[in-house]
Amino acid sequence: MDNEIFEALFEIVTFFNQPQQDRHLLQQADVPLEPAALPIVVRVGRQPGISVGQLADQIGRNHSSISRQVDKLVTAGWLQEAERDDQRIRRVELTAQGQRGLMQIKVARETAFREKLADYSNNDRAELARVLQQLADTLTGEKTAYHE
Amino acid sequence: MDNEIFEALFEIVTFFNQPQQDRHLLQQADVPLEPAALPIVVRVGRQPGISVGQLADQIGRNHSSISRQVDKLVTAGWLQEAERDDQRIRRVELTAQGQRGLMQIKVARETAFREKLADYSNNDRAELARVLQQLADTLTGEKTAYHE
DNA sequence: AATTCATTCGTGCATCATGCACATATCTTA
DNA sequence: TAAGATATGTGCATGATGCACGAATGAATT
Repeated sequence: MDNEIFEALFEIVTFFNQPQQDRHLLQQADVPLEPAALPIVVRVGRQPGISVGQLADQIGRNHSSISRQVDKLVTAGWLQEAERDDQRIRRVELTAQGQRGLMQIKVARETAFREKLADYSNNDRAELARVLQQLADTLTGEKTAYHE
Repeated sequence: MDNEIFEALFEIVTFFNQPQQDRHLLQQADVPLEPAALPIVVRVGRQPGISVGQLADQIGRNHSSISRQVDKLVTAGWLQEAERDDQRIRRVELTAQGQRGLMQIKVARETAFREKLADYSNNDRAELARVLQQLADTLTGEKTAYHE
């Protein structure tokens, strides 16, 4: 049972993990952005004013790597620095251009996804949404229990 | 609705996408393997005798990259070449060592996953399995329709 | 206030992974 | 046999990443 869950998850994650997916998506959205920058843009869009360190934690890469990606995105006009209350912390937010770009990405993503989900009924979709949200919460939740 | 589905999927994929996950997993399983090699090992385990090109297609990377990763895995004793009916095609399968290593990975993975799913009832699990399997089929299915 | 320690980030450096273009070997088809 | 297709391997350039170290800032302690 758990094994089946895991096998299916593996397929799904692998599917989205394909670099081709991101490349195609970015091409579709007609935004000149590198795949490595995509998770950063998405997260800054969701959490304006997020810091480099928080991005690194959430995305699971070294802060130095994130720092350099952020540099590029600022230079490219996607991100701008937010006001610093703590001078050590570089916080970033989307520029107007970045917001437009992210919108394009979302549209392209939904378009591609809708095609795939064409055969899903409304009930199917509702169930899928509910189950996935629960799973997402479960996975990303702190859930520290007896596991320091 | 579709948007919610996508948001949740994004969280889930991002979670598994974290290089830390793989690193921690490999460390847990105590196998000296690089994260980039992991998807190859898993797929060869599932499809013994799979070719370099097929691996490249499924994983979504260039065949040259896969070819080199396979080289490493053969050298490391995880993979061995299968008999060639077509001399052009390099087909690989797990060695005994590779099978043991993959088993360790699976155990470590399931252990980590079971912890997360601790609060799921049997019904929850069954539903999750069913929905995820359906989604996996939908995503990876050919689904060519009017979209050559 | 001064000192010490912790946090956050930026940078140099080495390494790894990847894509692209091209070459080679093999298979297929005419 | 010849021509084209297929699968893979390799050189090369590029990009992304981790690690170690240092600088700047903030927090805590004396």
